[in-house]
Amino acid sequence: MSQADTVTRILDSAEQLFAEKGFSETSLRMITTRAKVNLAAVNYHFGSKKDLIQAVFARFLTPFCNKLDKELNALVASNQQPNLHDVLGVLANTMLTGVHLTGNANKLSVFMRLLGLAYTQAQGHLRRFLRENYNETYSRFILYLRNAHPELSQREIFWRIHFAIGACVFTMSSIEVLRDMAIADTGEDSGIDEVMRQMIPFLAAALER
Amino acid sequence: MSQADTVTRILDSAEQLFAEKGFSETSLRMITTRAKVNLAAVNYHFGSKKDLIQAVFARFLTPFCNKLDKELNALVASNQQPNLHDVLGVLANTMLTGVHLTGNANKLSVFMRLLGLAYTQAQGHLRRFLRENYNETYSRFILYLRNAHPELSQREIFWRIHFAIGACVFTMSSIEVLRDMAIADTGEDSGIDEVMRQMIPFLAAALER
DNA sequence: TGTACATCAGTGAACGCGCGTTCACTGATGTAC
DNA sequence: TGTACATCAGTGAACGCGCGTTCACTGATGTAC
Repeated sequence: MSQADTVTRILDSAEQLFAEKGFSETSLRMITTRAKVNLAAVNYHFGSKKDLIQAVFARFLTPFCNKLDKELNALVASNQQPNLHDVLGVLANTMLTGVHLTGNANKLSVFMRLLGLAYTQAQGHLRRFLRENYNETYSRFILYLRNAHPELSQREIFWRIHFAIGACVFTMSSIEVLRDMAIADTGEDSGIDEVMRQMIPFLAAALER
Repeated sequence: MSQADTVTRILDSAEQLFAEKGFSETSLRMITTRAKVNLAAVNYHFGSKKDLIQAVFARFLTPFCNKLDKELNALVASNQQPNLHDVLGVLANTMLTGVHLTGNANKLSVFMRLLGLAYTQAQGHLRRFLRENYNETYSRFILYLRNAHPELSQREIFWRIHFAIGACVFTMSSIEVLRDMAIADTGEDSGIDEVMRQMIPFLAAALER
């Protein structure tokens, strides 16, 4: 088994388990067992559990932000005054088409759950890591949103965006509980695609009000 | 020190620490140290950490649901066909006026964070406990919402409500991170009251669209 | 009124367990001469 | 071509630590006679 194999398998297992259980509820023994890899390999390749957490985020956020940057470049090249719909469209497109996570069917949901963890469970080290590495793209994105609605204050834009992120992140983080509740409530299951179809007009209405 | 003192102090400390750090990041030693109580007192009075978690939820959810039930009774007594605004108004009023949590200034934020944990960190036992004890009030509330918008399907109502809950719960759960980001972004702090003032029209727009 | 006993909140110290991390070691591969 | 050495991915076993829980015990209060 080559190094790439071992490193990749550790990252794959960690990504899935973190998304499923959170950071502190996932032990290195769970990760290495699922990855079929020796326990000590995590510390050998990554140094510590904290570094592994950062590596999991880096693996999907780095290509994601690169792609987002490129798409934003293309957008402003063709349209000097993109509106809210254009900017959000770029984000949605980057999220939906990017193959940034383990190649299983739940890519998008894992992506959102990890984002949710970054907000709600982030220990200081992860927060610092994300700010140092991805703050530039994030700020740029917020700037375009702000330019699209110059009549709104910076703070109004900021909070509207984060309310919207909250609805997405919470929904995806709790998707199993919510689907169970929906079945108990309505007698029918709702697929993830249906949930997303309902969410988009909800967010648009809230942002554009 | 009487029993009520010890039990109350454990619940107060546990409530604050759970809201701040989550369940598994909060140890019984942290709780008992903050409560100035012997470590073994938790197991003596509550039986286990799981039972303590349930007791924390019971202490604020039971009076909250009782109050909500009463207010819903009063609403339907005076108005056979309450609309969305009426029903949500009852909820907001019950949340804002209820003194269900430790008597400090962050009551509402602790309330929301605990709700968030119930969705995102709930181990099976907590989920079961909440369903067994509070499902009746919850279902009744959803029913009134549904009646207020008979043209929407059950599933549409369900998901819209939970997107809105998501925005609230996420915002309050991540409020420190978000306020820090807002300062970095806009140069100004946003008080919790301002955040809530922004959130209410956001949610109304999204629900009533 | 006094004594013996029961009850129960609270305690101090220890228990076993799973955790992240460390370390001496192996074995395969590449490199120098 | 053969030998000696270096490098490095990976391993097995152990480390110390903090965790939730347990247990024998204390001491105050109430109750029966």
